[in-house]
Amino acid sequence: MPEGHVTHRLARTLTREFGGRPVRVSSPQGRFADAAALLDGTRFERGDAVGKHLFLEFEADRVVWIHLGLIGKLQLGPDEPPASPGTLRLRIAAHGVRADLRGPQWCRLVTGGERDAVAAASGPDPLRADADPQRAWAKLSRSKRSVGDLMMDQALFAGVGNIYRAEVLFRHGIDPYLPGVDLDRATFDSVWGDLVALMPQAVRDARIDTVADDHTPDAMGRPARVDRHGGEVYVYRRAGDPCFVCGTPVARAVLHGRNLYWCPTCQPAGSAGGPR
DNA sequence: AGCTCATGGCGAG
DNA sequence: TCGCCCTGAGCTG
Repeated sequence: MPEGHVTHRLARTLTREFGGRPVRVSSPQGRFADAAALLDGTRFERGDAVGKHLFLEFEADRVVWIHLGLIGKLQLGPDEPPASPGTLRLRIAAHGVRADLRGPQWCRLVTGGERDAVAAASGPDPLRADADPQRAWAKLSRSKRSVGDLMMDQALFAGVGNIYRAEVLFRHGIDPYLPGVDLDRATFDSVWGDLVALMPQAVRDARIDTVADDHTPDAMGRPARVDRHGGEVYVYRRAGDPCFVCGTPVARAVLHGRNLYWCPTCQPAGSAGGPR
């Protein structure tokens, strides 16, 4: 479910709905029951996000540390009895609104200090004003690993996932298999800047749109693809379909167990792209 | 009804 | 590099 825009959007929404209020906290599934009992009736302070980590901050230095993983969801709606309580890990409710957490990779009760440690261990997050891209550059520019691999590394690009990896590399014409060490500083800066521009849009729109206006519909007259997640993309999950720019079938390969998508013509082997 | 896959990450080998 | 965890949507029969 999440790349960083999802966690940041959730943090913002939870703060708006529950910030400063006492909330009901429960774990109908039972797997977070002890912590829920401790938090029930206490004041929710705010939500916060660092990369794909989501923090729910309560009074008394209590923080719920959530990572949604691949399939986790946190959904808001009217406060009604849950449809499937057996999978409802955590529910927070107040003034007729509820937030339901299902299928998270983890959901743990920690202290503010532990939250700070998680944040400190995270790489720079393009969605945070305090992000220092130099930390990512320092690692990437000395790495023989491919940029396609490096872009998924949360110690370099916190919050970036499989969609942004595919789309931003495409937008820059970069070969996903190019070693990080072969990417020049100006192109790295452009990649980072692209994330800083694109990700807040996704927080706002709740979808990842990466296709430039002059490509919608594409140069071949076909409508741009709206991915199942709702966003308009160039190559993500488009294997075999024609590239919007050049018509070459989009390629797919499995890299470290994840699907990688790219255009072999727009991102030819060895291409280090260039600043846009 | 069953199977596969998914915007992720961990730990065993 | 693989298997595994969590859940649900989207296929296939």
